[in-house]
Amino acid sequence: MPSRTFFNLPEPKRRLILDLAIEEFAAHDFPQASISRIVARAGIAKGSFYQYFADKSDLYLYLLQMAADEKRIFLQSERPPETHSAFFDTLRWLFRAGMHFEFSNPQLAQVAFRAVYGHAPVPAAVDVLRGRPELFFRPLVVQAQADGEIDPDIDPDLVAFMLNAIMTQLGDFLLSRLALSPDALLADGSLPFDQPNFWTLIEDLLRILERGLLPPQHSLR
Amino acid sequence: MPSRTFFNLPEPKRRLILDLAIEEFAAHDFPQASISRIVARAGIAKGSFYQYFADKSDLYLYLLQMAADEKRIFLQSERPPETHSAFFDTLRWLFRAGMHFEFSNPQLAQVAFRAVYGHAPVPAAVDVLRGRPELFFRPLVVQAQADGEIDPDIDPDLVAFMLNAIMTQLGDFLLSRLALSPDALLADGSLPFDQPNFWTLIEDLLRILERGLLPPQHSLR
Amino acid sequence: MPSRTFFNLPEPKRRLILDLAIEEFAAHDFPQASISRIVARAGIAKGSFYQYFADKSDLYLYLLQMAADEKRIFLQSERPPETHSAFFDTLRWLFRAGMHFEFSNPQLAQVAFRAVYGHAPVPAAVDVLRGRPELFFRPLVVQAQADGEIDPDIDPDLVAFMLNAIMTQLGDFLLSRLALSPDALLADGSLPFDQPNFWTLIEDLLRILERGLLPPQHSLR
Amino acid sequence: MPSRTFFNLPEPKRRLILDLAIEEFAAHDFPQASISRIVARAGIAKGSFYQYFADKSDLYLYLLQMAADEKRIFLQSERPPETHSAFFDTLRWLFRAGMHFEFSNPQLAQVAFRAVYGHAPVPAAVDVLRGRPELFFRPLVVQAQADGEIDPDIDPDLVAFMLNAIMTQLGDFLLSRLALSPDALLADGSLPFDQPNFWTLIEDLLRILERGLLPPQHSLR
DNA sequence: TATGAATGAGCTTTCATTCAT
DNA sequence: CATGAATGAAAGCTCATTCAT
Repeated sequence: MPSRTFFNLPEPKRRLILDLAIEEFAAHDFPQASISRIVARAGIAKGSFYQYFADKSDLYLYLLQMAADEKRIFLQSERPPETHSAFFDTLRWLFRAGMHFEFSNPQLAQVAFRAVYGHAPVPAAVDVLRGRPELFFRPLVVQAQADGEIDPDIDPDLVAFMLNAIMTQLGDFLLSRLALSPDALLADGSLPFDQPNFWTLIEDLLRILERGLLPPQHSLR
Repeated sequence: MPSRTFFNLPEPKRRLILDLAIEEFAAHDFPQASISRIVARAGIAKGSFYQYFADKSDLYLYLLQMAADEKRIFLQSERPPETHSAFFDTLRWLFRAGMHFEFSNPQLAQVAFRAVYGHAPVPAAVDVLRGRPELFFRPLVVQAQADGEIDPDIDPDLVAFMLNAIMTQLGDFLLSRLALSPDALLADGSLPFDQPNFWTLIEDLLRILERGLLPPQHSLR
Repeated sequence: MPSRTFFNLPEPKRRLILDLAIEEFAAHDFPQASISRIVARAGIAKGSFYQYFADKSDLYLYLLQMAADEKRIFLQSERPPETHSAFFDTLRWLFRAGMHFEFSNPQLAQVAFRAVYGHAPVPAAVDVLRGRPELFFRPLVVQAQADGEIDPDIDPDLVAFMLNAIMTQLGDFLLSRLALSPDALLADGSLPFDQPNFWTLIEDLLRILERGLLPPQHSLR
Repeated sequence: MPSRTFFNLPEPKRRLILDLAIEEFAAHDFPQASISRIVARAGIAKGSFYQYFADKSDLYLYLLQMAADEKRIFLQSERPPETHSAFFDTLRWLFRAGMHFEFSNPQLAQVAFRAVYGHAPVPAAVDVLRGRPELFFRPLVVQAQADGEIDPDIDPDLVAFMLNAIMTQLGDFLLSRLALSPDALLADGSLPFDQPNFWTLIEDLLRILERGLLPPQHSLR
């Protein structure tokens, strides 16, 4: 946890340090990320950094916590009304909220992505953010099976795994599929949500999943 | 490419160096992987290492090449006879061969995984392993759509992405689902293929995908 | 350029580092000069050195700059009044100023000498010290020919070459001729200017050159 | 001294090793010169090298000895008949012989030049080849003064120094003055002696020296 | 006599972290 | 509370030399 000193900092200075730190950890895995580079760009003294944060990990874990908090905010946003299936509507909303998080905070999302896939040597890191599907998706799946929305013969862990694997990499796929570069997004601050195919691709994805997971006797649409 | 000197080494010594190198690059991304650590554990002089390999990249690229070769061997293994769908049979075989590769060589597979997902600074690395789904899966999907095995209205890139996302993380899932630890596998050299649920889970996964991707008028089984 | 940190150092420490660096680069060409040796003798940490200088070249170029500055100071010292020839008076003054520089700073002069004759791999080095006679001596010679002080039939490049060759090695000659050892000079800090023959030898040298270069019809003295 | 083994080598092999060694030491100062590079290019084993030469210095000293021998051969070649002055005719012949040596063996001459100006750390090297003017030129000058060809009031050591300084660097000057690149000379094996100005420049140089050194009452030409 | 694998001290450079001011 | 100088372990890599075969 950052020290009280850090939180007492004037807002712009605190913000600057955080933004540069996010940039650094978005661009490099934990071991490559350089404190020296951050303080140099922020124009603060090396010593000052260590008055704000206990060490490199302290800052890193704080960023991951920020990412988790930010994501939770999106996931707790207003849920649209139900259409025909509690589960798949939830899934649709999860995918949408996830993408909103990822593209509203691409760098922070990238920090989190690295934490999960970089197999960072800071063990606490993964605990903070790893999208452990058995904790998050599994209960939803089990409920959906009870409600007859998902074939009850399927292993719920398998479904949770599939959904997590897809969701984790969905942002990168949409970016490449829509031929958008992350740098361009950062530069002009534009968001990809209005791209013609953006939501269509997500709907297609949902339809595939729905068809695949429905109980056999069902016929979709 | 390693030097002739390296290939002239007595087999146990060569094998020891390679195994330690694989361990090192399985445990750390390229920049963190330490030549010093490898030579210290192998009990050879630093200078000797540089008689075997031109530099760190040389060793790394060689390991990736090994991984690619190893994987290719599994992929060229006997294909089971076709049952009812060229595409999904191919997919089944891909999943099985992929898992065979991954569990027969978990550390080497991990090196390869890092190369693709670790945003490695050695650009040639990715070329060796071509983890890019649009190159590998997409043609298969397009063919399957032409053959009426996959709904032609679905974006083939979307399907390629899904399959890749799932396949990439499948090994980890199976490991955790079957409650096996990677270390245990390494230690006793046992393989998870005989676990009661191993192949069943893969079959379930395939069924979900098949249902989800089939053209609408089809009814599976 | 050294960092601000370096210039903020307490004078004796900064001086010590510079002196040891000069010794090192006076004794070895650029590639042989050892940072490790300098920091060991200076009793500072390796890391500290790299807070003062960006790298080895940074230190080296700084020393060359120091040499060039030092030399310029001597060359801008009071010029004695003209006696009978603008050119040969200039030459006399150049030789004297050159010797003053060389014997006041024998080690620094040696660093510069190496930069010019050591075929140093740092290209910027030579630019700093412009030991190229065609740039320095030639214009003076051309002017002297126009003024009738030097035989206009002589190739000015040939004269510039002669003067440069002689001046470059003059210090060494005077030292050996006066039976002085460089080490002794360094040790007791004495300067050879008061030696009985020092200035006489330079005057003799000038007379030879003057006779040799005058237009034929002239008769010297 | 190289071992008997080396001298028993088949001529072409011995020659190849020597030529490559000369190239290496012509291109790099002693510490930079690389045995590894030589043996690699010669296609011989590292161990073989150390059967021929005791160490790096052994080879180096042998090359310097070769250079000294080669130069001596040129200097002992037929002397042209005397014209008007024993001393200046001798000087003319020395310059010509020196240039013949330098351009017939540019690489070997370059090795020798480095030995003198590179302040090599192998002390024996300098003894072999340093153009110690007081040993070589001084007796000639003293004799010329006795014969009335040189002003007897001039310090003979001063004259010896001048001549040596000029001769040492004369080759480089002629090359640059005639706009010839050393590489081009090596490549096509051509020699610069036929260049229109080559001998003219040497004659001009001699005339300057003669005028400068003649006893005052003399008038040249 | 030829080989070439093995050696290890040495190099420059980086970086998170500490601490006196 | 801010500063920035000092640290030293660790990194990748080079190279002359030795020695068993």
